[in-house]
Amino acid sequence: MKTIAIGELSRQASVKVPTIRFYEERGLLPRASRTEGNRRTYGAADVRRLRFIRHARELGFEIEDIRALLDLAEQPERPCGEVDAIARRHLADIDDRIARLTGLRAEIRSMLDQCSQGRIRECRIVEVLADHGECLHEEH
Amino acid sequence: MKTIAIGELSRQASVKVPTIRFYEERGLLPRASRTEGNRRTYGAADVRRLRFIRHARELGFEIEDIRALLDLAEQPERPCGEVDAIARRHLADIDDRIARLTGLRAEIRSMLDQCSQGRIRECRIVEVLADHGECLHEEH
DNA sequence: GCTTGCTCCTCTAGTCGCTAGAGGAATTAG
DNA sequence: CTAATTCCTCTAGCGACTAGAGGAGCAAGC
Repeated sequence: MKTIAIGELSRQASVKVPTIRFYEERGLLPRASRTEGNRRTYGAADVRRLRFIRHARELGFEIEDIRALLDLAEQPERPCGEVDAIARRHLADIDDRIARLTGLRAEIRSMLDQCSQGRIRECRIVEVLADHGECLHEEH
Repeated sequence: MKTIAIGELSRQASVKVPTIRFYEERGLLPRASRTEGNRRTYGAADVRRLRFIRHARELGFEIEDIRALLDLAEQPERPCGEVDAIARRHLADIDDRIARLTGLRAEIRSMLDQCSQGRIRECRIVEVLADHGECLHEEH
């Protein structure tokens, strides 16, 4: 069984060394076995698992979700409804965030469009910030 | 001069009490004067300033930007170019975030669309997460 | 005057997902 | 054998709060 050190795992999975230790501490990676000199050793399964984690993080899944996805991935006979549900929740979350940001975008654009590059005294941006009533959004 | 307590300021500006203290500590609000019993007292100007801060936060400006905007708002004769620049930077930031989220959204949607509700063994979601090569995005 | 209950005070720690740095030990290359 | 590199643990920091402990001040009702 060939084993690799944490730096090599870091390179193979494109995850920084301290992040790997952080994932171990958070229980996403099993506690690594150690050499005599107390250094962590890893194998091919760890590379796969860490790549899975990294990819899920890139897609914006949070650590709790990833923990659940990893657990599920280890039970290949179970129906994938739970996996689906996690992804669906995440999609809904992303949609929410896009919607909120799109609203903000419209506000900021509108402020900028109204600003006529004069003095701060008559700057619409400052006025809108100062007086909520002047503003487009109503969500409070 | 009528003064109000922190709880009343909290209600009038819709900002929670600990958050007001936090803003004071971060220098967005001046250090409040105190009663004999060491309680903070506020006036109308504080209500206006805090509402400005809250509104800017709702629009997603970060505290450093708000600090700058508050400074600028106090110099009404200056040209509003700097105000504009801050808002413009913020707009660009929001656009970035929307773009990234839109990319993620497409990924997640595509995974979900490919999942045929079978077992985890053949779940496309798990497969895509496990193998980066299967994935749409290329940004790494 | 006294108690009850609310508001306020300070201080610390927790959230999320890392990242950075200190200070030291182990390994590897030359 | 030494120098460079990699690794170890531990602590603290980011942003913008939020939550809670433990205690003091204050207004209203009896």
